[in-house]
Amino acid sequence: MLQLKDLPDAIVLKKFAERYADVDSRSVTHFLNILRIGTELAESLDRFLATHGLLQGRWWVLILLMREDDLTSTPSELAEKAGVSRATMSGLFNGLLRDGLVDRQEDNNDRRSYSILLTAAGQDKLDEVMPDYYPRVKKMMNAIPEQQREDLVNQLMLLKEHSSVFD
Amino acid sequence: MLQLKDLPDAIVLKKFAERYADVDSRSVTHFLNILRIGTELAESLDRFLATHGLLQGRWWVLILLMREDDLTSTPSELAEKAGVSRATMSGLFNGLLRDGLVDRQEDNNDRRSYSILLTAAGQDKLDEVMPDYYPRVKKMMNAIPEQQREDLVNQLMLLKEHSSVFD
DNA sequence: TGACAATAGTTAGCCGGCTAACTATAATGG
DNA sequence: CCATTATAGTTAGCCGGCTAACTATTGTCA
Repeated sequence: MLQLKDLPDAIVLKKFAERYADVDSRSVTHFLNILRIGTELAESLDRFLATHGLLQGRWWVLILLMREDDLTSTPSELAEKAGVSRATMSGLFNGLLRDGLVDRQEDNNDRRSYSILLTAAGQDKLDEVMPDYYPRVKKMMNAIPEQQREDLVNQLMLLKEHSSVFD
Repeated sequence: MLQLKDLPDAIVLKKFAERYADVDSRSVTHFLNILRIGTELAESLDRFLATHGLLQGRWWVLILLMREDDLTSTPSELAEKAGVSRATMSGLFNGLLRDGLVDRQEDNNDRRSYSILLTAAGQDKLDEVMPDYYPRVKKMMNAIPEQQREDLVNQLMLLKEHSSVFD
């Protein structure tokens, strides 16, 4: 996430380079551009989901449930797969339950636990969103030829592996 | 951005392709990977800033102030440049003011307004963080040769231009 | 078996986004 | 000159992240 709109230009970077050693203008510019563009792509997706009355968090929960053969999973499992804390998943579940997109099924073997089930309404919501989503992704990604896309992702992976420099 | 950890594999995508037409596995995979890696790079930066007791929002405010010759700007200007609402900037300002990193100067010509000033303590904080930040960025970006980095950013720009498919 | 540890989920409280509605002040123009 | 409009900033309330502390239940093992 990079909200910053006013990315540093050559003049600003030169000014900072006067005070701080080791300012490599190009690497800073490239880094910030990558973060900024990633943010903008994600914002486009968010706006798209919003037109269907969804936000990313809830949408992914529905998708994770649809992946399951019995359309069912537990809060803990969903939290891990969705990459959020169990506390956050509690909140997401309550919202989806209120909207009737998921339901709650008690676990008779473990009374601490329960299952979250994708309802027919939840499936309907996905059947509304997904056929709209996939063609758009395809269209956007087709802006770049297949092989170059592969290279692009591989180079981003390489950067990610080096992001340990921030540790 | 994209919190999802459990990205769809070929099996999942095949399953979804049975229900929905137009699922292009590779484009979906590439798209999600780009968002996911962007998120992880941003998280690395956040963790780094956290070791210096900062978060992105506040850090960028300090940097935007340091860019100004008089180390001064208004809440509205900062909000626009930082890419947040004026309401959010109110909150960021209050936090920074509490920590003594910025100060408030009334505007004698316009009593609705005031200026935010980077204090010596704020400058000290930047003098602590930036000499630690720049070399790390340089090191990370050096994972990819200059020319390929240029291409990488250009292709991301191309994707961004096509993100209007989500409108 | 009974104490302790581990696990599942929730709650409380913080943070930083947002919009909408508000106060105060300034600018405009009939 | 005064009414209207525009602008600057704050507040309130919502959202969805987080951690830490909590309840309830289950599992372990001496």
